[in-house]
Amino acid sequence: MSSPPHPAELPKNYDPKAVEPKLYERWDRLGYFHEEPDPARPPFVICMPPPNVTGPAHLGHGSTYTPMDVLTRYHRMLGDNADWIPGLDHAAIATEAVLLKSLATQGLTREALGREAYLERAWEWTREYGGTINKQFRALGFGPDWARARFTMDDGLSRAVRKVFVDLYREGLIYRGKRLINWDPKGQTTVSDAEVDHVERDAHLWHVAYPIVDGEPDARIVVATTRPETMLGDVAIAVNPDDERYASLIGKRVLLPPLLERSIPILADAAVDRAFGTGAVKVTPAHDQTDYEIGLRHGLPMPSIMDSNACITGVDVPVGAYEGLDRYAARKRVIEDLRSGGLLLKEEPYRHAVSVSERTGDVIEPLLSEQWFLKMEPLAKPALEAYRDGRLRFVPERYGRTYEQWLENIRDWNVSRQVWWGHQLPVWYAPDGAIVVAETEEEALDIARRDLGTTDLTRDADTLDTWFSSALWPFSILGWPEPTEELACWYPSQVLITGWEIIFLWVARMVMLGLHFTKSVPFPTVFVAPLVFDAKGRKMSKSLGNAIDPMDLVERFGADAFRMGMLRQLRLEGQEVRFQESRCEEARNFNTKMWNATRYILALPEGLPPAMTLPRPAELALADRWILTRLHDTIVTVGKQLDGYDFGSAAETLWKFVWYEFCDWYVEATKERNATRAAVLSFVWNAAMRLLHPVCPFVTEEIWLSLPHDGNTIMTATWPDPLEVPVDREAAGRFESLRDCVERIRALRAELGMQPRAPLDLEIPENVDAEIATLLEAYVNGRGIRTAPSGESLEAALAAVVARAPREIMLERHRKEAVRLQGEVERGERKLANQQFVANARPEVVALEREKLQRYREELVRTRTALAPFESENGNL
RNA sequence: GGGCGGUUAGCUCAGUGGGAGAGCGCUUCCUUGACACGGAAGAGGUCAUAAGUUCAAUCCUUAUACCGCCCA
Repeated sequence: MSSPPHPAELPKNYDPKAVEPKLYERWDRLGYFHEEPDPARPPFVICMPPPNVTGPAHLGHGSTYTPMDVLTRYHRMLGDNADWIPGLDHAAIATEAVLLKSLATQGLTREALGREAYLERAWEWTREYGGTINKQFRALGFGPDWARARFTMDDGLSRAVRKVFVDLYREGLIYRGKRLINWDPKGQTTVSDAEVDHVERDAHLWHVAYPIVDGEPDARIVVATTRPETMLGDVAIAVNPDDERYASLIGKRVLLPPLLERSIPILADAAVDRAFGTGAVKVTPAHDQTDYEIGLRHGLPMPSIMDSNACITGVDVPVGAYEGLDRYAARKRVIEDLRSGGLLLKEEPYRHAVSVSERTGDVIEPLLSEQWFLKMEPLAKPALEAYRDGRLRFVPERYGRTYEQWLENIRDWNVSRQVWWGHQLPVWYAPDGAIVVAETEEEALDIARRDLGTTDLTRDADTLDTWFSSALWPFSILGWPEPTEELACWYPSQVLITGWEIIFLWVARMVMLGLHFTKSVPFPTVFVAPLVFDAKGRKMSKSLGNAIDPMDLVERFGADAFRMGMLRQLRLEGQEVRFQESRCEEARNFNTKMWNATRYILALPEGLPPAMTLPRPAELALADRWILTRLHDTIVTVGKQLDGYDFGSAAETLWKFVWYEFCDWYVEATKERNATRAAVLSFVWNAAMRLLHPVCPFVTEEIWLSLPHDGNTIMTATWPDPLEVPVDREAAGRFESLRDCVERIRALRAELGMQPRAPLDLEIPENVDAEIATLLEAYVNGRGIRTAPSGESLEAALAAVVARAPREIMLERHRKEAVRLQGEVERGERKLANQQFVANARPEVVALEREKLQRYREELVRTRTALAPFESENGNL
């Protein structure tokens, strides 16, 4: 390495912009992010949740990806076989929406282009505009093993997808069927149950009269509905079998408004809620989930009355003049017609949950459609067992129950999508409709020739749900189904880090398919990071205008500051972070603080010894012993916190050590003559940089390289070993007593309104040792005047230190102190006089209380002794 | 409707069955040879409400209120 820069060359403020890109480029070029499988070392592998190929980095990446980078860097320094494997997700629906939009500006549609040309454009577009997020990740300091980056549509991963589909089909777990599915009219595709949000919306409840056939002239049954437009597809009226109001009507028929051309039966079904509306509901099996189930139970016909654009269509049943109307226009028309026909009895405001597509925000239309499904129960069972027997655990634990509940109530997964950008189903149809499922076209043709006697096959146009390929991610990126070395060494990975919003969409599915195809959970631990909201607790969104761009924060404060600012806001049990930008600003200040401490160390006139050399223990000064003891404890604490995924606490521990202990107290102590300071400053600072490196990779590298060091980069430096740091608890205790004394004197100083530069006369008892007296003088800019010994302990002697000050102030101060101590003594006496306390409390608590009382009594005596002369003199005034 | 979190200083949040904490913000003082992106000192809280358990409750239990989230 080049020789460290001369301190005078270092600017006062640390400039991340000048440092970060330079260091990242070097790390990347020298291959520090890359790792090969090595069975001789413990593995530490994290599979990066693949971000959407077309999406930008957002703050949510900060809360989940920063912990991954921290852990990977930490384990690399521990010497583990650490690798963080990155990648991108093709995000079918989202990407296709963007693609179609861009085509539309050229007046094109995918159908006009044809599938092949469309996909070619899609790939082109993806290569050109996709993956900018990877550049942003670099700017954030994230260091995954870029050489191993995968894309869900890569050849290898696509092969895995086809194999899984074919195997599941042959096992009977994937099937084709006509079911009621969630149709997203805007996206023109089905979506799975997990991709449907339920949003509370203001709507109306309309009460509609259905005339009874062959009854009294005015006989009718009234039903309440929020969707009158679907009446055209009604096949029955249902009431609860226990509802006496309607008992006599069961079995009768009603005329279906508004056309009044068809009659439908009134039937009884236990699913009907008597308390809802009038207690009678219309049954539209082709357009409502509950109705669909009623339809199945009663063997009802299921006519569809809506097409894929959510427009009314009369393909199955006559729909009169409503043909072609959009669902909302149809609703309006139906209501008008009901009203004019005297069949609309009531319209009331009603708030209810509407199903909305997570992808496009459009209101979901339940439609009957032929789709491909994955049977979930046989897959969910082992996934539940893995959780229940502890092979899979969640941090925080409570998310395990969320996982459990979902798997217990799981429904079959509709895996086909009508988008073109994605993995096309490996499914072919013969002219007679026979299905051929095969991994390749050649294989499909072979099968068709052999079993069907034809080679006239048409491939299914649909693609697979993006989450289907994501579900294979932890093993497909390692080369599965090939038996690769990566798979042998690195599967299962050590931990999955993600947000709770995709526990169903992604985590549970990875566990199910992982167990099914590899017989192993893909990761033993799922760390669920909090989601990021704005400072008022609102979701960040473009439309609200409250979204914070992480790249903007990097621009203003640097990547290290962004990471530290984010991590310090994470709470182990938290489910959300109300993000405060000010935390990044503070962290920027923190980096500058460290930078300046470094300038001080590098400018020491005596120079620094070689890396990691400490004086012999006997030579260490009191402050040295204290800071080394604190360093030892910090290493232990931070290690535990990182091992427990408590990133917020780890960041906080490091922050306190660096700023409040090292900079505020130790560095100040070294400004007194201290023969060992250079070695200790260098030793502690070097170790501190290594502890902080996973959190703030750039500034720590820059500082570490400027200090005496071994090796080429802090990235592969070893994690500090607490056993290599000498501990002296007794000395540390003495230093802390000194610190208390300094704080007391400083408070007095401030009260005296003294200029910091004005020297303060201190009376220091003879039994305060010279080293401590010197430090005391330095910390408060005092002049020590030795007085008679006081008390037996150092604590007592330091308590007797007084600053010479006007007697009014000393009088006031001592009086206030005496009152406070009196209160403490009384509190202790009261407590110990309570027989029940003494009898019932744990003995150590009682002993502690006695000890405290004793101490307060002593202090009170001392204070009164000190007070006496002031009082008498005051009295003489 | 079922489930899960939360309510502590102006703000964002730690915390513990036995003396209420941090950062920011605020007030005062200080440009002292690492650092004003800094240093020192300070003000500021009935720990949501009620009952219970306990010698002792901000902490445990129950109920209530309000806020947020997930599922149906």
